[in-house]
Amino acid sequence: MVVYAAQGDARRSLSSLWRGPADGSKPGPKPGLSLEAIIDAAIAVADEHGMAALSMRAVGERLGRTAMALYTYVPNKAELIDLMYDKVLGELPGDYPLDDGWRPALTAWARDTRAFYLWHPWVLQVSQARPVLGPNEFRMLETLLRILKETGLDVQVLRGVVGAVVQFVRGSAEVIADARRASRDTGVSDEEWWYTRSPVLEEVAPDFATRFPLTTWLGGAEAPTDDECTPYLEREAEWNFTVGLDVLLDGIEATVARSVG
Amino acid sequence: MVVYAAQGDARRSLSSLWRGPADGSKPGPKPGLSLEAIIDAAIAVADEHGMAALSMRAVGERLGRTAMALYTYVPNKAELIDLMYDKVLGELPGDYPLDDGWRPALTAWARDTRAFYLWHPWVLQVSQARPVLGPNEFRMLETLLRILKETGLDVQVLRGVVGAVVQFVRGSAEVIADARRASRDTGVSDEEWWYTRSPVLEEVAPDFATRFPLTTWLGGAEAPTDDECTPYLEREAEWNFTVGLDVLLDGIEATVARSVG
DNA sequence: CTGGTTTCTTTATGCCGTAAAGTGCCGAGC
DNA sequence: GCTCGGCACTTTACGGCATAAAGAAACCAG
Repeated sequence: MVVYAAQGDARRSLSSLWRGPADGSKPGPKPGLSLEAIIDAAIAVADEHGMAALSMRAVGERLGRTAMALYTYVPNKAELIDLMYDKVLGELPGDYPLDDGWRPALTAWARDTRAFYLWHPWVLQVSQARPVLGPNEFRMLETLLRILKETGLDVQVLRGVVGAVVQFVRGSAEVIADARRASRDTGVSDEEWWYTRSPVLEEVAPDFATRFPLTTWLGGAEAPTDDECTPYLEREAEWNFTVGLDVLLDGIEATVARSVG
Repeated sequence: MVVYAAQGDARRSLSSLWRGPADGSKPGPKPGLSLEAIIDAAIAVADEHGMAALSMRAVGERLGRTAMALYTYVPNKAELIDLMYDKVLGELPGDYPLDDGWRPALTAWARDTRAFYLWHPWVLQVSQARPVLGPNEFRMLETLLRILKETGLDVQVLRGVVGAVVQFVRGSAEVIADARRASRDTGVSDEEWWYTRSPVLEEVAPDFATRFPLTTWLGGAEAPTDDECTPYLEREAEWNFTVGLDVLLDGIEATVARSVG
């Protein structure tokens, strides 16, 4: 038999997310778990071992239960992920002072959000397709809108700007998150990885420099930095983020100027 | 026994990607398959049924073989994906006229690249962590650099700009790809999805409009369009892409202007 | 005390990647 | 021309995954 996911499921999902009042006393044994505890355990698993290690078994084990015990509280894994996602978004700051205008506020927002993604990199692997519609997701959007409203841009344009900013921050974080994950999963650092591949590449593609002159040119330049500790790739990503963000903000400023003048 | 993935593996990967000369005559039965055929079959599976459906069994079946037959040609699934990735990148245009300057060329590049991602959405699910180092990946970068070099920007700044542009295009495509995937996997269109959730959301969060006034404000505005056929979400994504790209290009222009003046 | 509901466990199904071992083909060396 | 060994490919098997189905035990309302 096929159960069509519809009204019933949407109601269950949304009231889980917005945590309606708990039911009164019921028959049956006292619940040893709670939705909250399960979400926290799942977040802990994902934080510590990554999204790939997030299995119903792993979460159950962390709570001293079997995987199947979770299905009393949560209809399936996808919905558990939605709940994790919305809960963890609650860690984001909710307010940015606008005393010096939108630009410093937006810069701070971008930096904080990127840092958040790097703290919980699994969040980047949650599908962006259909918003989870949880309170913290809306709170995040509201925070960003409060800053961008200050630009005075038209609603339609603002939509596009929101998208561009979010995509930029997400993408920048994703590159680093992917790199860290690769280095953890394989046990090979980025430097080691490159030093074993680079000579082989030269050997297998001897005409590289003439075929790809600009790539060679770009590859020769290192990102400037005064920090020698953090690995090469992350220094570079940091620099790219700073430059890219400035370019993007310049673009917003230009758009604002044009829409006014 | 543990085999450390190092020199040997890197050499095999890279020479697969750059397709060194085939070996001479060998003992044993004639190969019924080829690396090329396997990569094509895998791409076909991913194009038709998505990355989630790409299994060694599925690829083997499409070629009339078992899953294990593939392991003669490819060491594992991850490397097959790398090969698919680099091969499919070959479909991207390699040259853009710069007669009218970099801006129209970059706009065309962004549109083509986004269209490419939507044609092969599984490409977006290939980790960005460590580049595959295949010829077509470099070709793609070279194409973008040829356009951006025209701005005359400093190498260091150019790095950041490349990142910002790539992230923006990727992210924009990802939103649509995710939406299409969700709608195919669940059999529920975006419109249906929203119409079942929207009333429940109002019910479960009755104070929504006062808690999230700006979100409500933004949600009220629809993206302008003259096209009534494509679904709502895609029309909106299209609009956001256009606006966002213009903002980003304005930013690059401003950066160029500043670096000159 | 009992019946029905609920929590949680057990068991089972059908996917996945891939290790290991087996089968038959075929070119190179005698 | 025969055999030996490497090669293409299949079969089988293992441990992992999400989750359906059914069972065991705890507990409240009557």
